[in-house]
Amino acid sequence: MADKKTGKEKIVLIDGHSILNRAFYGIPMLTNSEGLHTNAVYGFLNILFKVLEEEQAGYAAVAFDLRAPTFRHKMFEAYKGTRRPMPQELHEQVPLMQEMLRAMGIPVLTMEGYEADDILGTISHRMEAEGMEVSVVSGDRDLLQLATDNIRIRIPKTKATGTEVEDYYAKDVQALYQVTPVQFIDVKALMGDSSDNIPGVPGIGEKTAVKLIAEFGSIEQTYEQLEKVRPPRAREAIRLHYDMAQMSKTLATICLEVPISFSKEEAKIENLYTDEARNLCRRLEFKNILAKFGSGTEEKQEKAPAEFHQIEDWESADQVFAQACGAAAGFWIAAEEGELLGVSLSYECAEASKEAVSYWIGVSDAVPADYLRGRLAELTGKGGRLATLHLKEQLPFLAVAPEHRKNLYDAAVAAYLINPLKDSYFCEDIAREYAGCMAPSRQELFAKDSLRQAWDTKKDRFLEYARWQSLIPLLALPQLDQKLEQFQMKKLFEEIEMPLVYTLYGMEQEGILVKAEELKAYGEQLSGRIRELEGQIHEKAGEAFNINSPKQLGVILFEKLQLPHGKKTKTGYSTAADVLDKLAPDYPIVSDILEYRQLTKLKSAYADGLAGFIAEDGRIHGKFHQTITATGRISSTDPNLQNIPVRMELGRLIRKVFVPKPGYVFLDADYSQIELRVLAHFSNDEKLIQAYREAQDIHRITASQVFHVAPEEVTPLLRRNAKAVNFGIVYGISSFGLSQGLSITRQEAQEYIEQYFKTYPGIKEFLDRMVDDAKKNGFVTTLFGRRRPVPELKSSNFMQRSFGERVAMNAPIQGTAADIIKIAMNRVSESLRTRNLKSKLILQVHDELLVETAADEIEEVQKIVADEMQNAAELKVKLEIDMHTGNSWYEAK
DNA sequence: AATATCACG
DNA sequence: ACGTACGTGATATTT
Repeated sequence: MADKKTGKEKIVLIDGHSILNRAFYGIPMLTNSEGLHTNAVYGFLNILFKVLEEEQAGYAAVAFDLRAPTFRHKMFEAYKGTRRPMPQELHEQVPLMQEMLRAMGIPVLTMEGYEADDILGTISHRMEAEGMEVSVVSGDRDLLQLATDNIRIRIPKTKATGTEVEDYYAKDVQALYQVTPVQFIDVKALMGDSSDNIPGVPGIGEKTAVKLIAEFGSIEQTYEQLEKVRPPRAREAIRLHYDMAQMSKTLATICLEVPISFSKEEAKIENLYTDEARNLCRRLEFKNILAKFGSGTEEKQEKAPAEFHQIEDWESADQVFAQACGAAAGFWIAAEEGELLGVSLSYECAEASKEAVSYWIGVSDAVPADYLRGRLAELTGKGGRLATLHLKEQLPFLAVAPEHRKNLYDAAVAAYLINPLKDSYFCEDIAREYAGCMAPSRQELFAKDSLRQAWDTKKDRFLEYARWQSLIPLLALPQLDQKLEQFQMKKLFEEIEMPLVYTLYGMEQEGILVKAEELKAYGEQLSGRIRELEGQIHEKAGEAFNINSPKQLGVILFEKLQLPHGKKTKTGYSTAADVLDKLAPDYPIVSDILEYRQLTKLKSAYADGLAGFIAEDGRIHGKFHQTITATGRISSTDPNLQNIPVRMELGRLIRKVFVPKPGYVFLDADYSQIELRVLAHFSNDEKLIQAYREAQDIHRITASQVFHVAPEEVTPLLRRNAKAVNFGIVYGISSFGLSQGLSITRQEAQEYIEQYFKTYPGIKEFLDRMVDDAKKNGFVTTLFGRRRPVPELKSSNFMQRSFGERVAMNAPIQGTAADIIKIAMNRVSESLRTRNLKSKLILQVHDELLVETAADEIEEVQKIVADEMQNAAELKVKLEIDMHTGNSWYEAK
């Protein structure tokens, strides 16, 4: 491609290590699901695409050093320490980057005995001689010596606004440094460059070096006219170290005669978006970059599903459903706000071709919603496996008889089990990872439009979306299955997670009754006190300000009022509760602020927040999510019903507005220290197991055993300490963390931990084994086979690695507890159903279940809940629960 | 969109 | 020397 102005052809030459290095430090850490670091490759590609697009260059090549740049200039060992060795996270990306470039058809140039700089210099001069426009892209100013009128040095800078590129032709170097590009070598030789192991002349810095070379032209000419050199200090330095200066110049000079064979034809840019490159991007999970591949349409056509039909009459719909019977199928029920729009269905063609066929059957006068729902319900009983994404969201429109549940397959849940660290399990994610194809995202197809809007105004795009939504679960099925099998998670999937879909759906449908008026009254009561406090705080501060703004609050407390400040955050003073707690006894304004914080939290997040979720039936139907947490826990949103206040009495009062419907009571049951019991089981520690077999109060027993006192002589303080250690163990103990939790020194915390491990050696062994396993395998597992990858353990960063160690210790424990309560939930829910009881499971809070229980079923339900919770797993210690009934959540807890 | 804070297990 | 307890979600403020 020739430049429009000059008519010259353009070539882009890239300094591989330098740009990779830039990208590595400029872009936050990224890893793909294999735990491979990808940020440098990602940043490199962005720079590459930006430069190529900007220049419309026809040719490109990338030069790499053969060895990591650290090992340059071995002769000057003394200067070596200044260049940090390449961290492992970057090192592992070098071959990936080269693989990517090869996949895109861009030559990777290396040469034994020469550096990338030399290759870039040589090629750029050759190309210039052939009459080309050359761009050399590097993060390194060393290359400025190569600049001419036709060779431009481009230095990308990562700024807040994105990547900007600084350009240098010869005249720009001259303007900026007062020397020519070639003289720039002499400047560098004089001033030295520790990161490049160029010694330079001692006592001469950038200023002097530039001045001398600008005046005399070169090192040699300076030496010849030494008597004219000023200041005298510089004159002496050069006299003494002339040999050093000359050697430095040799080192600083980029070789322009590398015997490398290169013709521009091999650097010609053909198609960057090859299948190979696409696959690599897929593996590295570069969603943004993959989008570029999508626009190269010819390839997409090939991958697109063979057949797609839109069905508009019920006779054809009948046929489609008939053909789908018994076959493996993917489906998507399009619905929004209770309105069914239609169904997308894909299945393998029974006839000659094995290709999948997709259909869209929209609701219309000819195909009524009820008919469609009937046909769908029918299909679930035909024996073929039906796969979809996010089944729970579609259950309002899909009647699945309990005995047919086994026929349904939620591909998103499967993908979550295979890797729970992802932040989304949308169609495009599953497509890329498990179906080997690119599906467009909803965002791409209809931005922020609702389904209804898209259906009305962008029908083509809507149909495209619908097709992928049913096709992808079908296509991904074999790979997902194979992975689940390989990871030995089939049972977890089929016996815990898939049944849980229905359990959670039931909970969402049921919801929980909330007394709206009492909630409002509670909020108003808070408002009164909030206003009072606000007045007092402003008065004590001597001015009105926004107490909710940590920034303003910090200024008032620590600057205006001069209170002693503790921690700082990156933006200013910390005003977090643990900091203010320490100040509260001495400064009344601080305790007011703490109370204010507490009350405004209750008001905004709970009193007002919850009110907005009360539906027409007077109940809150929160959502429970199954594919969010890294450990296997469930999460709750809209609203979050898993963080309703309980620890403080004032907050706890909110639970009085959560009530059972008339004729019912609440039955609340929670596991007693389930995580510690799981730990006792895993660690097989005799003493801890014994403690659980004998004792009620595990923290007291722990204190007694760890601190060597009789159980009845354990003081409240000792018990508190033991409890904190028990918590710490579950979180993946560290002396620092424990010292924070107990407000003691790290040394003291360390002693507690050592004492604890001495008492319970089995626990230490277990925790160590988890970390070792995680290091060896890259993941840890729970009792029921749930996996948690721990990519952080590969980090060269101490903090990251330590985090990985704690995760490796915590995940099996937290995750096993999550498995257990999920089993209990399924069984309770199922037991209530099969016995035709009116009582329903309505909430789960990690170790707690809440059942809205019909008054005449209380005894039976108590028995069911207790049985199912206690027997959900067979551990070496008993699973015990606390159970209460009451006429509100407040009373039942 | 990021940060700080705080509610829960 | 490094600087944190593990797992979540909602709100308000600020960029």
